[in-house]
Amino acid sequence: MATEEYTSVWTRPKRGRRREQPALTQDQIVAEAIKLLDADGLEALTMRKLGAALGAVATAVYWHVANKEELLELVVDEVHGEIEVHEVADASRWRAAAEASARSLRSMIVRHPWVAPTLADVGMNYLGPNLMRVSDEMLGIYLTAGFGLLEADQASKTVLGYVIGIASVEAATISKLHRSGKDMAEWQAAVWPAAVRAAEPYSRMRALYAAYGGADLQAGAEDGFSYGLNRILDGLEARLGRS
Amino acid sequence: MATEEYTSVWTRPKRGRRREQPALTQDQIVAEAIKLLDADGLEALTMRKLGAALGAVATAVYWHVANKEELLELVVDEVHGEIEVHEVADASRWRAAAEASARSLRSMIVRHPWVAPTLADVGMNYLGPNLMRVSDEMLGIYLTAGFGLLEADQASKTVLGYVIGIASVEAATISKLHRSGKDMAEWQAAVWPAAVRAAEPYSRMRALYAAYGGADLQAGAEDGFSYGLNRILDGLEARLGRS
DNA sequence: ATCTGAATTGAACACTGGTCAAGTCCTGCA
DNA sequence: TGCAGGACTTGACCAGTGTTCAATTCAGAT
Repeated sequence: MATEEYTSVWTRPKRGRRREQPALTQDQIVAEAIKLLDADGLEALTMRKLGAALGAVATAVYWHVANKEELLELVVDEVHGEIEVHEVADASRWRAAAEASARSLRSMIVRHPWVAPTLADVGMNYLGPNLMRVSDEMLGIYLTAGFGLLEADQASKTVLGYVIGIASVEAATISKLHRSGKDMAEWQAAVWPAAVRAAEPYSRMRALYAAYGGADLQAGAEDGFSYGLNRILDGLEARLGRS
Repeated sequence: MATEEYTSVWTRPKRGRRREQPALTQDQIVAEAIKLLDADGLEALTMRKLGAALGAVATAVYWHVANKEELLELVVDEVHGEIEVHEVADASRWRAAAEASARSLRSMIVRHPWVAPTLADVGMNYLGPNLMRVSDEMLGIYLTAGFGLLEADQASKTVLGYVIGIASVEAATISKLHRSGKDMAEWQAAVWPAAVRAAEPYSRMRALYAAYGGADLQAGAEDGFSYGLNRILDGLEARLGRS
C-alpha cells in the first residue's frame, strides 16, 4: 500500500496538469504481459499485477482489452511473431526449410514456456495474423516440396503437432525449473532418486533410467528432438519420392 | 443453497447411527473429480464443487488429498489407466502395436480433453504408476521392434510427442465445443466465416480453406492424425531396416 | 469557456484455493 | 460399560482472483 498523500480541495494539483503517463496502449500491455509471463509463469499473470507493472490500475487494462482471455489471445499471437520461416526457393531444399521452421517454433516455445499449456487449451481457435502468417509460410514449404494442397496441410500439421507436443513437455520442465530457482543439475539431482524409485517395478523403465545414469538431460532432450524430427521428415520425404 | 432441514434434540437421528456416508476415500474423490472435469472442463473444477458433488464440504477433501495440485496429479495418472498397450509377441508386428497404442492415447485425450493442458504444464514430472506402466509398455514395443534401449526411448517419445501435440489441439476444440453446447456442424458454421476472413491476406491459407469448403472437419482431423502417424512410423521403420 | 468522449480510477461483487480451531463420530481398549 | 484417541467433518476466515460499474480526469474541438 502506498502511503496516502494528504489532499484536499486546496492542496490538490491544479486541474491543468497534463497526463504525463503517455496513456496505455494495447501493444504496451501485450509487451508487459509477455515480460511478466516469461518472468513468473502463467498463473503469476494477474490483471492487477499487470496494471501495476504498467504504472496503472488493473481496471485500466480493461479499456484496451476485453478480458484476460482476449489478452492471452493477443499475447500468444505476438510471440508467434518471433517464428521465422524461410521461403524455400529450390524444391530440393524443402527439407532444410522444414527443419529450420520446426526448430524456430520449438525455440520460441522454450523461450516462452507458458505458450504450451495456453496453446493446448485454446487449440487452433486463435486466428491472429502471426499465427496465420506462420501457418501460411509453413504450408508453403510443403507445397513447393511437391505435396498437393491437402497433403501439404497434413504434412505441415504433422510436424507442427510433433513440435508442440515435444516442446510442451520440455517447456513444463523449464517452467518448473525456472520457478524453483534451481539450475538444471541441482534439480536433476533432486528429482532423479524419486524417478528411479518410481520406475523400480517396471523392468524396461528401470533399465532405461540405469542407462541414462546421471546424463545431461538437457542435451538428451536436444538429441531426442532432432531424432524425432528427422524420422518424421524421413517419412515425409519417402512419401514424396513415391508419388 | 439447500433448504435446511429442521432438526432438534427430538427429531435428530439417534447418535448410535453409523455414518451412512461410507466416508470419503481418495478413489471416490478422484473418480468424482474426473466426472466433473469431463462434464465442465478444467477451470470448472473447484474444491467446493467437488466437495458438494461428494455430499460433503470442500475442506473435507483436504483430509484425503494435500491440495489441488496433488489431486490433479492423481487424476492425470488415473485416466492414464485407460490406455491400453498390447504386448507385442512377434517382432515383425511392432508397427501394429505402436499404432494401436498411439490411437489409445489419442482417444483417451479426446475423451478427457482437460488432460492436454494439464499435461502440458506439468510435463513428465508426474511419476504415477499408470504413467510409468504406459511408458514401460510403450518402450517395450520399440525394444522388441529391434531398437536399442536409448533409441527405443527416442522413438517412443517421438510418437508420444506427436500424439500429445495433435491431440491437444483437437482436445481444445472439443472442449470449446462441449462447453458452448453446440454440436460440430453448428460450431463449424459459426466459426468458418471468421476463419476464412482471417485467412484472406494469405494466399496459401486462402486456397486451403477454399479447398476444404464446408468439409467435415471431424473426419478431416481423423484422417490427418492417421496420416501423420503413418509417416512417423514409416520413418521409424526405415531406420529399423537400415541398422 | 464549454462540451465531448476517450482514458483512468476506486469501490464493490462473487468467487477461488487454502488454513485453522473446533467439533463430531467411530473404533478399540480397559 | 466407559473412555481415550484417532479419523473425519465442519464453519469461519483469509488473501487474492477476474470483472463490472459509476464516477472522475483530461485533451482537444467548438
